[in-house]
Amino acid sequence: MTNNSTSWSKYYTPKHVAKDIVSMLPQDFNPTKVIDICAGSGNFLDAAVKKWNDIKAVGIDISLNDINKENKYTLHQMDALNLELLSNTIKSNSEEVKVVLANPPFGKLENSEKYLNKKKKLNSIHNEAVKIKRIEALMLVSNLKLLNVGDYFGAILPENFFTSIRLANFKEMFLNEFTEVVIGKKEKYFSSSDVKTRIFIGKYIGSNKSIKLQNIKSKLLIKSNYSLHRGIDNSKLLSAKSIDNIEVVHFSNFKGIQKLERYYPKTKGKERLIISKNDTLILRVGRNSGFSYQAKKEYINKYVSDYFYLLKGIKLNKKEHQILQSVLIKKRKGVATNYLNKIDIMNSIDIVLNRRRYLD
DNA sequence: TGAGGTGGTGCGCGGATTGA
DNA sequence: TCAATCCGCGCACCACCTCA
Repeated sequence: MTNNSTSWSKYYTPKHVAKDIVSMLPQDFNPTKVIDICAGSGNFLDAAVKKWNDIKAVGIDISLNDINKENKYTLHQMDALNLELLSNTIKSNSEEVKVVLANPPFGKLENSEKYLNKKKKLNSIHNEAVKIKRIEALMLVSNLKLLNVGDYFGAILPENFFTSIRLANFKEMFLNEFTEVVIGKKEKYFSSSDVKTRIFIGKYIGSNKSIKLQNIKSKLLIKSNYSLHRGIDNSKLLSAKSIDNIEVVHFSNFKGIQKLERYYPKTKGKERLIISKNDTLILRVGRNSGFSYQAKKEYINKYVSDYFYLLKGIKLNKKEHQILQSVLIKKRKGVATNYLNKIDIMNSIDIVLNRRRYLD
């Protein structure tokens, strides 16, 4: 869904996934129309037509180069993020029972504000989608626009939709529009990518309650007797050794083998990022994110890099390290790269500490 | 020689905080 | 008060390596 539409083609919905999603819809649901506004190669439409022979199929995409024109689908080449154009193209008809299917593009969307229609009364979920600048969020808003109460929506959504803090408010608003929600397991559906996704299915009910958006960051203010710090930004690390510099523990290897020589100037105010005895290093990002271990002797009095969160103020025993690690690994987030955020790590530490209190 | 596997990232963005 | 700086988030990643 860009000018360079071929770049998205590797993310076309695999046939078997389209079939799975269609088969996950209730057996007694018999739609008269299927719409896919990110039609791509048309696999969703094919799967729907195969299941419901008489269904009317409508496909929209910014490029219709890869869809089989021999099928008698109604096709529109257009930018589905343009809500006004979308509503003018797909007229709402209360007689129809619809299933709307989508494998939206994922990614950052610059200039998302251009999709706001300032003439109309501002729609809060649309505003939120524009604010977070994610193309999948705006595409979901476009999909919502097509739904009437009782219709079903099925989609492949990126993992961050379900786990990211930045998208949390949007997710809450979106889920509020549905009932009978089914969320699939985390899967890599696209062989050419590391991207992790989940299937979403829901029955549209429309939003009728106002949502109180939570200030998620306020959770960071939880008082505790430990402190957790992210290490020094990797891009600011120096390769050259000098008398004024302190060595930085900088690697991404769960065995704890220090591999990269990096340094950082001794800086007032950064003392919290210097490793002490009994501190715990938690790998923040990458395949090994979630691995944690007690600071080795050779790390002491060195800085810690951006690969880690440094846990200070409590000493964990071997068993507690194991528990912390297994909890952290389950909390990994990320579309294409695993990572952990501070809230997740703090929650995981709390689990370990609660266990300690219980045993005491 | 290229596809799939494995180990490892640099940095832009935007909100929060600092300090002039 | 507001510009500068800090800091946390998160990447439809990125760059090798291995092996058929």
